[in-house]
Amino acid sequence: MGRATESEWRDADGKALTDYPRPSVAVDVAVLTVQTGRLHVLVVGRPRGGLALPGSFLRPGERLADAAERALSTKAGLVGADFHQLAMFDAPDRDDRGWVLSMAHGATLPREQLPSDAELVRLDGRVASEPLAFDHADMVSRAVDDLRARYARRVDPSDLLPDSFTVLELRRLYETVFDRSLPKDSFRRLVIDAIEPTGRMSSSGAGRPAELFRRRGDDELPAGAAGLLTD
Amino acid sequence: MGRATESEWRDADGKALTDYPRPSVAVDVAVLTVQTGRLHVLVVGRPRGGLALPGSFLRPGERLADAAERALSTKAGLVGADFHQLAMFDAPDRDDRGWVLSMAHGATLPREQLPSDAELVRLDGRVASEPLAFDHADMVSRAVDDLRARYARRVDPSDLLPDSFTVLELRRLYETVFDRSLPKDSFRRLVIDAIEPTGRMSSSGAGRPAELFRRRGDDELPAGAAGLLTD
DNA sequence: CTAATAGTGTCTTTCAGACATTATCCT
DNA sequence: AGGATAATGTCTGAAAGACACTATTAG
Repeated sequence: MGRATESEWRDADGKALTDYPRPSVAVDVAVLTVQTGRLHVLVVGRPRGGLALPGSFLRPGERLADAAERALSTKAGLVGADFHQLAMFDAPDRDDRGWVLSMAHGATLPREQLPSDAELVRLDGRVASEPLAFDHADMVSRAVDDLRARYARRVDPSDLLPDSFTVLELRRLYETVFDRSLPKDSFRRLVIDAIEPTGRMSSSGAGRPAELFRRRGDDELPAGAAGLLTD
Repeated sequence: MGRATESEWRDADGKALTDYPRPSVAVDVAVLTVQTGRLHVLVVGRPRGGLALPGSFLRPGERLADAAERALSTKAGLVGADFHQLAMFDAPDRDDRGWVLSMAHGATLPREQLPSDAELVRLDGRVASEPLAFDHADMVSRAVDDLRARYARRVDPSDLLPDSFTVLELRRLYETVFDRSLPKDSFRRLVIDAIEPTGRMSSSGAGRPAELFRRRGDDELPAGAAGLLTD
């Protein structure tokens, strides 16, 4: 809806549409991270027990992404995540406090940027390994779908890896995100043109040192990458 | 947000969160169709001139998809479209009547199911060829993205073609949706295993009659299809 | 017959996938 | 040297893309 004349404010009965009761609008955020080679989602304990995604009500004039950021900083001390809208959950009875719509958001952060005492729930594939309150489990699955779609298009767009990384580290990350093993050489050929050598070498333990690469912000993965990854 | 204790209804100042002013929530719908080999979007004229997507305010207890359907039946006499959430447009100043969030939806219908006097705006690629009110042009582009993503996964999931169709008709449809020409033989090989022969033949004018196929609801296109189509 | 369109066979190139080989570190 | 891991080269099979060829209709 854009701007409109007064007439558009009234329905067929002449009732002003803004006189109808309005819903409360909330945001919930599924913060995904990688720990010990598995995807995890950040949750918060609920007062009466049980687990839920961090969330908040939208305040007057606030944007959804700002409410999501505020929810994360208030409930988990996090800043600097980038949020992606997933879907609006709108079942009228989803919240017994009344009519509350919730915009689900996905965000992704490396484990180090989460508080060390953050409560994490492991994911098996795209589903949480523990029950979450209400429709939050669906939100988590949607967040994984979104994460995979973004990682199929670009190389580590959410900076889960540090600035420089080896191809092996990148492949392990992708195996975690897509929950499948990826062939070493095909994967290298897939990504090699979308990353940039730093010239430096990794000084990990034994064996030949691996070359360190950095992301190349602009470059997209080839269009057929989705096939390789999601096959 | 799920159910919560009373404490979660109050913010740090003890103010009840439901006492905050709430936004109006609207839905807008980008109905896409194919006419003369081009994508078009259904628009409605605005009282003071200009074009906009059909939309409506959300009524108490109503679901977003129901509001979208109501908007379409009221403003364009349409029923039976399936709606897909695209994104919530939430700029606080996007509507000068006040604080109005709008959930953009995409829908797709064959031209025959639209009123013959429906106002259609042609698309050039993913952008409308005429200016639309406010953020509605962005909504249209998102609708095209969504349409392409769905058509890359399944064969004509929105039933733009009739129950039975030839491979040529299907290819012309895909060329329209993806706005690029597709090789005749590669396209046939891509889709042939995801459609079902009816045994009947098309009796179009000259030349060898083409076999008629039908959709096979369950079957997905191969994962690499996105590469072929969006290359 | 010719014109027109549908459908298939074939060749080349590309690339995934598997495997082997070489390269470069460590102890 | 020997072990370990990185990186690359090679082969095969599958599939895209281009092209030509065959098949089947109308007139």
